[in-house]
Amino acid sequence: MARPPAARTKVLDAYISLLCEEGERAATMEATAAKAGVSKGGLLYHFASKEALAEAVVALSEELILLDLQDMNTAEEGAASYFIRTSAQVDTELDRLLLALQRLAQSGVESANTQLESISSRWLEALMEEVGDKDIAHLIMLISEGLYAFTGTPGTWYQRNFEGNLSHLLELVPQLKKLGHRNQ
Amino acid sequence: MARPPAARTKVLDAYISLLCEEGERAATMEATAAKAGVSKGGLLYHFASKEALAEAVVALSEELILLDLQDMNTAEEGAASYFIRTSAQVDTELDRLLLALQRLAQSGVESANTQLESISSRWLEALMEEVGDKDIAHLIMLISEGLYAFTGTPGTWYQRNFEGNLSHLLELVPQLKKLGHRNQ
DNA sequence: GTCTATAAAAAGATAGAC
DNA sequence: GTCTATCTTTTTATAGAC
Repeated sequence: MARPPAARTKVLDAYISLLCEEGERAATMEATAAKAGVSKGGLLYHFASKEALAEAVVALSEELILLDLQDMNTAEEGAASYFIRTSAQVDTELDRLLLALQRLAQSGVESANTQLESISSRWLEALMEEVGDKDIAHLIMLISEGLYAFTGTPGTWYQRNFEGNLSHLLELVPQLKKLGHRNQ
Repeated sequence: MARPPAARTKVLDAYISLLCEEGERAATMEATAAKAGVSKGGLLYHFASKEALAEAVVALSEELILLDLQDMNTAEEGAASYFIRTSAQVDTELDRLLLALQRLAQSGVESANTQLESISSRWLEALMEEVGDKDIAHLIMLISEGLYAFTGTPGTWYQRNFEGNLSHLLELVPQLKKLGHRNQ
């Protein structure tokens, strides 16, 4: 797969968009094909089954998470701040993939669930390396997951109530780290 | 509806269980009827359509959230601690309902999304009353949402990594509140 | 109130033309 | 590589017996 065909990429992207924006139930092969601008037959040439589409999402997420972990581990602001800040981003390729993975996992796709757990493990590992304290790493994982859950929702309640509050949250991070050192 | 028929209750409960344990896609009318031990026809007498089932979930969640808000506002440990502690509970009727609501919202059921936003607003209001500081209320909402997202997953990654860590988390709450007062 | 039988639509997948 | 046509299964919903 040196350079996947353009049509294949377009189909996969359409599938991910449908998963994120309308949910797993709406992400049918027919709807995906239509959104990608190909026929059902055309789609099935690249992805022989629905399962193949889901597996492609898992595989793509792995490519992107490897790049993200590199950035996280070398971020000047520190892994924790990087992690919280990027958890609130909704327009990145990685965040789309993570949301798609979550939708698949909740629909019973076992490999998506496994991949999400694997990703969480690697994040936790990177956080522990920076903050040392398990309780604080736990806290930061929860904050990130919360941000992720809220901003991943199509609704605007979160934006209405906490727009612009992210910078305040990030200012609290050094203080949270201090709490951890006090605990040790 | 002074006392809903037993069969109706059993059907609704089966639907909620399927939503939580196997996802929205698996929660078909046929599967729901089978799990409730009635026929499709029997189910359709109580719920004329799939939409009627979803609306019943929303209505039941409203009953339970009113009771929970009362408990939260009068909890001796304080609203924030109560809120975080109960967010990690997975076996209560309310938490099942909230998970079911989330699954419906993610499947495009608009009223479920509206209800979730309404619930978040009322929680935030109760938290603000106790902690005063918006950033800290924000932080606590995120922690709770994170707990909720992690523990609502059928997977065991969270349990493996953070089993027994909840008490440490709760011990941090007073310190978080202090951070808020420092900010004012 | 609950059942069986059945219709109507949607979804996943195959076959073969181009 | 992409399309149309078709088949099978699943899902939602209706009709009417009991």
